[in-house]
Amino acid sequence: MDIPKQYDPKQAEQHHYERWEKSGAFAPEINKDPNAPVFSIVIPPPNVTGSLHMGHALQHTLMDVMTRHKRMSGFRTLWLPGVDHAGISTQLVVSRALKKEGKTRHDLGREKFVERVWQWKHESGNQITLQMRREGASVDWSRERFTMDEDLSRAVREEFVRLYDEGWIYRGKRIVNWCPTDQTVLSDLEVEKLPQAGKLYYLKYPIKNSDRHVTVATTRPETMLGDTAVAVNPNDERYGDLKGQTVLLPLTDREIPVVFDEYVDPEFGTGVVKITPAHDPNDYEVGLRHDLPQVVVIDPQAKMTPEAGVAFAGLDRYQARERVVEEFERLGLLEKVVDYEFSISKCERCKTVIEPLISTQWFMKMDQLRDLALDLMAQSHKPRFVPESYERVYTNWLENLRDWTISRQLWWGHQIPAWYTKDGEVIVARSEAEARERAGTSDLTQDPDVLDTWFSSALWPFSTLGWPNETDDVKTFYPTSVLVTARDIIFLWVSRMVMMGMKFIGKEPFADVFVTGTVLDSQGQRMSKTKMNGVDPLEVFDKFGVDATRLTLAQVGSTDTRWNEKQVESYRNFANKIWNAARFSLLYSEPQMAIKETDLELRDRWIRSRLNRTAREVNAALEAYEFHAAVQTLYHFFWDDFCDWYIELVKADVTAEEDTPRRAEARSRLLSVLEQALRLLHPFMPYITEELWQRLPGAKQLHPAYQGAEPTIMLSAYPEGREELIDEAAEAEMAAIIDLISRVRNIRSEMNIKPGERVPVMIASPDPKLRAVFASAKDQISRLVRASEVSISENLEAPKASARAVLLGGAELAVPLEGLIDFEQERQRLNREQQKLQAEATKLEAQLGNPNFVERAPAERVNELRARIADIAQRSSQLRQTVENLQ
RNA sequence: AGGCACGUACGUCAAUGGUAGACGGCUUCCCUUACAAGGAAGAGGUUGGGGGUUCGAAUCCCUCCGUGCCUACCA
Repeated sequence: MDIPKQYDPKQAEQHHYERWEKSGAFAPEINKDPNAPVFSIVIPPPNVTGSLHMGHALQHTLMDVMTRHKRMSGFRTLWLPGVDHAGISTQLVVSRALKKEGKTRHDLGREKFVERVWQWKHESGNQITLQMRREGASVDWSRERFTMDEDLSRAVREEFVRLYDEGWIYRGKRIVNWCPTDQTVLSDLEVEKLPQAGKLYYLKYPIKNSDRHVTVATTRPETMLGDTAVAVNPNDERYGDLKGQTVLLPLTDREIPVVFDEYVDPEFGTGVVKITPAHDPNDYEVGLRHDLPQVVVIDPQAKMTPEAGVAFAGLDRYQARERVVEEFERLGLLEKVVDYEFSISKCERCKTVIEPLISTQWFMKMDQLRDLALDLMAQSHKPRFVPESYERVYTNWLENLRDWTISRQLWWGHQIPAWYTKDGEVIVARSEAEARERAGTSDLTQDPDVLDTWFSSALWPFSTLGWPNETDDVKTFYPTSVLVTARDIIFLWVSRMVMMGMKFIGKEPFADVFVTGTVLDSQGQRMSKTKMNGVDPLEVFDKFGVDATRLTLAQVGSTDTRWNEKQVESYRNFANKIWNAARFSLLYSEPQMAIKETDLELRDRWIRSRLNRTAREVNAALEAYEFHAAVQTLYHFFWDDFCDWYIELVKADVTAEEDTPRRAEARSRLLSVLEQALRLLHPFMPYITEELWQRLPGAKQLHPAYQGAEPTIMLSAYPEGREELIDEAAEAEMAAIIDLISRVRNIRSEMNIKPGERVPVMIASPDPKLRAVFASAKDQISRLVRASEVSISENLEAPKASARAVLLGGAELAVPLEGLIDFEQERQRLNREQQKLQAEATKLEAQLGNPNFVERAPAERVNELRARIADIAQRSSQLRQTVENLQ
């Protein structure tokens, strides 16, 4: 048997994925059980422009852990992969590439440009899917989807037509967020607000037929050219006399009214606000309420229009700002300028300052859709958010929802299925043919705009399964089991999927929503491209292996965590530990694995109990999305129970020279435990577990649902943790032995006994059962504490020159150390020990001394406390005795 | 401005209201025949401060301090 001493992750990561994928093990069809329960997840489709970052790695790890766990538990399992066309991002990427050739998209024209994007998609858009293979993601590639696929595009048109026919989609002229660089409208969610140091300008507007003026405060003086009113709060007594007055708007020849509106905050600035309905969302509302004209002075390129006046037309908005301020100063109308910090809206993608503009766009009415989601939550508490606290975030947002701007002035995306006749009539249809039919003419022009990327993403949980066709996949896999996502797209995506799922299928798209935490950098900062502080998961894979990285990420779960490479290193070491435990087991393996499950020794009953207990805990933890607990449980079972104790306890038998049935049994049982442990670890560490499982001798069982499939650990049965195999007695007995060994080791260390030196060990207990337990493990005890001899008796008759200890269950221990013991040191050690006990006893007795506690706490707890005090008292008195006997 | 989280060992994080733990780091000793990416034994905490509820609080409530995140139309 040729197994290297160190685990090489790259070697294991090389072969298995391709074999898994080719064998069909990822597809739900592999499951031959017609009654198998179903588990399904759709992946949050990464942007086609994207490459794997830590957030993906985290989400994918969690989804893969769940998927592999369910698959091994016999579920018909589907994890559906796919990619999002990511309208703006992708258009920007390709435009940038064109720029290098000295061209713009307009040079190519729409058709050629879109062709070019597809070409780009085919060449470099699948980078992320290759990276997902590296992660070990057990997704069904045969069902991979792209939001621009013909099937999904058809679903989008279906969605649009139905919602339009019901009047939930409409076309209208409203004020919107406009990005002057990308030349498109953006939804509120695609705009980010950033604090900005700026100035507040106080401008004086003369009042007509008077030598008085009003002063308005503004951060954007250039918009004054489009003012059509000034407003004050109707309850503001300072300005009651402005009623009916007219203001002369400087730099123009326009006269504008004073209006009274609650919107104005008398506390802020001068209490007088200039109103620019065409360039400010609030002013727009005020304008509607007071029927004010909209004067457009800024165009889509953020340049001043002719309406701004000859002096300003054609100027950039910021140049215009300076110019306006200069003019006011010259006219003596600039009262003052103060520094002022405010938040500014920027395009999430290109960081250009958003210009609010009035524009004709397509909108989706959200009130009824919103109610579908809110009712679902109110009535059946779905979807269930984990952690729970996100439920309120979600419902609060829904309650304040406004109409959604769904059109975008882009070329890359789903073109809006609306056509216009020569007379300007709007025809909405599933296809141009249908539109012609509906219009009764073929002289139609399609709306040039495309839909917001999230319009198609909202259908993802069912459009990927074949909707609007009534496919088997929709019937089988919808609703999906769980959605795993980062919290920043709860609004953009999660809520919209719920609304569309309810609208079109009548069922929620997923039962649960698991919201992951964020992986921060080591300084606690969010990782971002601009900050250049991101940790590349692929580099971590290279350095420590995929499995170690997955364990680290699984631990993150739903809490924010700072990236800590030491953690990965520690799991890399864990992988190595697994490797070497298997190496030992395989070194002594035999081709025939006959496992006898009767006449088991204590150590075998113990490890079987520990294993089943571990399985139960891990299953329960995964069911509850407690990934951290699952990882901890597995780690400690494998390292502490299996490696530190079980392997050490069986080592003598396993490595025996003589070929006896006892040796064969020990070897096969060791392999059996290892095999089950590998299965338990597999969802978290797919590569190393498969690599080792394949090397195990003999035939290995698959889960009954996968009979006949190519053997792989990923189709073996996940250990359920059988209650009847949990053996409390065996665990208690082993605990006594472990305690004994630890005590002897402690004495050896404290007394500075050389590791090579053997010492006699004397154990005494009045309990014959306990003596029998120690007796049965005598050889192993002797080996693990390096004893020259082990004696077990009813009463301790040890020489004075012995180090002593009191064990669990009241057994006594003596290690005769003639010539090695320092009495003073030993007395101090025992006294320290006794003091510890005493301190604990004092604390507990105080609690018991409280009559309220005895009266009000549950009897069970009171009894427990009494038992503990009794135990401590006994050990304490035994220790005291020992100290007294010391000389 | 509101809302929501979070603050536990040197670091990163755990702990249904019931004995505060893990991993890394640190100290001492060991290259013992699976593994030095290992083994053995240790040290280290008034759970951010203060108050309250409770028999009992890291956990629930209030408050202050600190740190994040989200939402929002204060020109």
